[in-house]
Amino acid sequence: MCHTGEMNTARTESSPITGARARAHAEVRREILAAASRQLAVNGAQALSVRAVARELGMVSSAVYRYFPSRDDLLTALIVAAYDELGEVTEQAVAESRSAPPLDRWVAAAEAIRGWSIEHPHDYALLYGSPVPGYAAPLDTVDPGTRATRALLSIVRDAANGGTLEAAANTRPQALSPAAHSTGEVIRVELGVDIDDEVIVASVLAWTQLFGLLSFELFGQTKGLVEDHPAFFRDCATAMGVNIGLRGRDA
Amino acid sequence: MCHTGEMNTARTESSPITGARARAHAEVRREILAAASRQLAVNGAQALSVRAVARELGMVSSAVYRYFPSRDDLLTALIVAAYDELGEVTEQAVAESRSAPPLDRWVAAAEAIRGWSIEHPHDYALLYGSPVPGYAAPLDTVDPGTRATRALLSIVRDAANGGTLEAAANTRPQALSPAAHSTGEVIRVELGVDIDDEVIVASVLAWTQLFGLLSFELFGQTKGLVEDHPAFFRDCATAMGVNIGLRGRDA
DNA sequence: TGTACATCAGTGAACGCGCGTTCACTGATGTAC
DNA sequence: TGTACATCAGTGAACGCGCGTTCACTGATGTAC
Repeated sequence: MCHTGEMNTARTESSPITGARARAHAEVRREILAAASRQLAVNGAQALSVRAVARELGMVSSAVYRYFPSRDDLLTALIVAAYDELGEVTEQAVAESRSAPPLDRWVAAAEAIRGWSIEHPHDYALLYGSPVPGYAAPLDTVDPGTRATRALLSIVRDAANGGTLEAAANTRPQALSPAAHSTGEVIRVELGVDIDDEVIVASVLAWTQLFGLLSFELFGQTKGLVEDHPAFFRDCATAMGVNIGLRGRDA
Repeated sequence: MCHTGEMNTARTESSPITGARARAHAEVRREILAAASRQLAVNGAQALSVRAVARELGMVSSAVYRYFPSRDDLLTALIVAAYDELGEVTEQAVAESRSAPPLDRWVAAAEAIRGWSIEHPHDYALLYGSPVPGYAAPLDTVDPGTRATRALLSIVRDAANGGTLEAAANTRPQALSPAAHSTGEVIRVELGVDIDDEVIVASVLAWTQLFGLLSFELFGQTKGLVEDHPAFFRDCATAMGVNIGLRGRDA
């Protein structure tokens, strides 16, 4: 921030204003990530290879180690980037639909998530597919991992605050086990939203349903059933929202 | 079946009664499959290695080729075996609960599926996780792949036939798009069940929900939320059944 | 403005490893007469 | 029952491949005086 002085701070980043070298470094880093992401599409996360990435960029494999200390760090960076992209897209859909009825907002957010997932199926697999054996996601990935979920839940919270939330039809209080209530508590604390247990359980159900549907579609379990049927997806998303108790325009 | 004669049939299997060699062959085949399945648990499907399997059995890697013509065939056999196990378990739960109310049957089947999945997480990942890059599941896997789904749907069909199926609350006919109706038709034809579009859509929703929930639990998306909470799973399974319109004991 | 020095991106060879698959082979085990 | 032959399970070496990571190095680019 300051041109002169400051002898005792930030010795590690002694660059001029924003450091030409640092900028170049950041750009190559981005290029490596982009190439790695393209690799994912072809070979899957498990087969992500430092050498292949380097080859695609016309570098020598050892050069990549200037940017990522190991293959696993590269993988982590990819995961964080993907979570952030998905979170971004979801938050945007939620924000843009601010003035719409809750049910429409839910459907819009669900469609945004589906849109991103279909555009980036390999990234989706990285986030929501089977875990990569031998790789343990570090803690850095936890926070970005909740962005999309937070955004979805904020729709429910807004509806509850606005008084436009019906009682969830299928999860009546007396039907819930103590475990469900403690789950509700966990979510209230971790995601910082203040909603009833019943609504939380209904939301969790809708959430799993949404990603279950997407996994089936993207991993090919529903050959010809859901693919290229955005209208059918819309029906499903609507039903999920109704289950939570979200109201549409007509209600 | 016959000790003598039959010159013109089954020349390819000219063995004595049931062929001592053939029996030995089948047993080693099973041992290879079992070892491969154990490998899955450790390394994942992508890393399934003919050499590692052979090593575990104290064979030389080339010997495995007497039993499976290639790595991919070994993988296919594993997939088929897993689908069959899961189908078996599900069908059994459905059969055993024959006289119970439909909602209880649904919950029992869901719990059976969860039980198997938790016992065999690697097999579950093989079936419902991200696809193995570079491997295309051959047609042999399609039929075993529908066993569990068929069994679940048969509960709904039984309920419909027995008149104990309420109208699905959240998917009213006028709310469905034409795509949903054509999806209904596909399922009616492919799975050979005769149920209304609305109920089919609700069933598809419940089905995706079930596997979505399991994927989250098994792939670690819901750390601490669902794991070791069979009661919470039961709540979820019940809600799914209610959504389809299945009635319980009290209704 | 000019020079001496430090930083760091990228090179190329090497390490030790595991992989799928092929092939000519050795013996044991069943089969036919 | 005994012998000649065919079948086939399993061996061991080899093929060509790709991998992650390390290391000593060469230059280019910025930095400090």
